[in-house]
Amino acid sequence: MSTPDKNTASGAAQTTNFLRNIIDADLAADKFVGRGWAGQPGEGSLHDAGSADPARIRTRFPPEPNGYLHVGHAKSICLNFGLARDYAGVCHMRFDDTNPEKEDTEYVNSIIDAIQWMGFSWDANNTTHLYYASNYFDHMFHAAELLIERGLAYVDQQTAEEMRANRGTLTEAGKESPWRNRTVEENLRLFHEMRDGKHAEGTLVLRAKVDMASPNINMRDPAIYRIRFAEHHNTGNKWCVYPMYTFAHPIEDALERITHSICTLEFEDQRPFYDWLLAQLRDAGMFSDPLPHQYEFARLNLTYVITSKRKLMQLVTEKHVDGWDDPRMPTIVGLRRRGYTPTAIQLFCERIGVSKGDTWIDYAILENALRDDRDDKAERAMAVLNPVKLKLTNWAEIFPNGEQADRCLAPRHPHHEEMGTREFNLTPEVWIEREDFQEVPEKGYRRLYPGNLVRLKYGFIIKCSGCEKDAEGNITAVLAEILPDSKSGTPGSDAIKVKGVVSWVSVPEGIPAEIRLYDRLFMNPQPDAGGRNFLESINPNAKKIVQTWVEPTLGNVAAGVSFQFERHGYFVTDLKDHAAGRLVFNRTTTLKDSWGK
RNA sequence: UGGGGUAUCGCCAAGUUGGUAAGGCACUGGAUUCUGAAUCCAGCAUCCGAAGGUUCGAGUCCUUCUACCCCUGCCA
Repeated sequence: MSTPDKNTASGAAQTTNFLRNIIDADLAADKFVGRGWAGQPGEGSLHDAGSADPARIRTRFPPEPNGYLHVGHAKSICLNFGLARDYAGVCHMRFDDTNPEKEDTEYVNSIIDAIQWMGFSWDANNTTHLYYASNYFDHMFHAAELLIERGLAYVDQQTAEEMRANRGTLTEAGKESPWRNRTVEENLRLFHEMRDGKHAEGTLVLRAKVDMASPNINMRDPAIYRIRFAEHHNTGNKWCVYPMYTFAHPIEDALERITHSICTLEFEDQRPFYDWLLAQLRDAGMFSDPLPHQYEFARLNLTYVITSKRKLMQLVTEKHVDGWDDPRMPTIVGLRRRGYTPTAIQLFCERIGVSKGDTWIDYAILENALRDDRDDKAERAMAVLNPVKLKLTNWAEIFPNGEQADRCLAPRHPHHEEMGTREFNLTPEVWIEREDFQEVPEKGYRRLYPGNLVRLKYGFIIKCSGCEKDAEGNITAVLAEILPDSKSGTPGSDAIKVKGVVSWVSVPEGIPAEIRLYDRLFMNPQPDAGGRNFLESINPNAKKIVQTWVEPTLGNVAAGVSFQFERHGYFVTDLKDHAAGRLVFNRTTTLKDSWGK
């Protein structure tokens, strides 16, 4: 048996991964001992003058505020905040907002909400580690000047097309720009003019001077500053030059004294420039050792799910779904509205692990994480999804005094007595699932069919006697007789063993409810595989709405509360549309079913 | 021969300096069950992309090969 670990959502010992191994080795080598922290982001001298960093490691989650977070980001969030938590470190929340044309405050707020909802915090050691790359623009501009002064950057005035043509190809070296060898003075003058708005967008760009013949295209004098006359969500119109990711990100990490800068695989080729830049700026006196290091892991691929920002945006704008928080969407807000819990999402992230392999995770892992979380915690209730009436034909014989209701007691959770009980009445007519009756039973069927005994959960054992049909032959009611002395909880009620148990809702006492039956949004494991348009993979049955009945104890449930509808699955009251007097439940996921299907 | 990565059970994923394949999910039996759920017990890779080689011994070292992913934005 493994030792329970309170740090994991599963309570199980956690599998290690290559990042943990790296951190273990770094820590064992005392790599960060004596590392200063100024209490806020800053340049090397500031940190060196500060006290020893109380955080053993520093990671960061650096989204660009240009869209909503999705399940793929959840993996990164769990990774970065999880490592910081497990290693007594800190994870910085940082908005990587260096492109004013794409970013917006609306996204900033939604991202903050999503991460806090997931249960993570960037408050530590009396500091709120919430940062914006845009607050570092002065430092970045200064860094660019340092590069220029050291002959490591130049202002290029080639057109974008010329730059592309001279960059070379994957197999051919690039050509050096004719403007590559301007003097430091001219570069400085031009760069300042760029900042001062004296040049039009696209006319000048600042480039790092590295190696146009490098086999790594990212080292062929990457552009690091461009002119953009755009209003920035944070800095307004203060700037008209903005740093590129390539240049900005390493500086952001260094200013924040990040120890482990974790990103996805597609940035692997960028690491040489990351190291080059920081080494240059360290040599120029801007930063000091230990410098941050970049490590890359494989992004999440989830079957039946799409995580491309562009495609998610398309689903919303073309109204294939009802918004970013549609329960069919893999966004954090969508998952939340669907009924996924922070614990379930964290458990999912623990189970999928972290590696550098480009792999696909089964959608079922996500569903099972939710089931494993909710099974132990969600209160039980009964609901009927596809109702047909069941008439208890001998009611009057069982209740000769004319009672029209028989009180039933049910636990809120079968394994947690402390959660209490619920009460409702059995009545002569109840709603049951249409699927719980078969006039001619298929092999192995143990529910209602003529002559079979079944228990009405928390009520009596009944014996099916047949059904009623309309003129077209459709079944309009199922008929059954109550077996005396079989009431749940009474002495001798288990004298007769039955294999089938049927859930039900009283016809007169059931409460009307809208239940939204959600399924996976796409029909193909890889919606856009083989060049297929992902829209063609959309599952038209991913949302089905039924108007039906739920047990009367659910009358005053708040929004956002999840239940297990017994024998059906996990459901949650809708965050937007559920209200007193208008019950709306979303199906999060079904229960496992080793028989039907 | 552009560069950078990855290949371990159906799906993920651990595998210290080479010492004789963790775990999770799935699945299969059995027990249990007033949810065909959950729970419990048991089973589940003589084999680590392929082929050679080194070694007493290789998933771990060497050689060659194969497959797949990423890179030619003044996006991130």
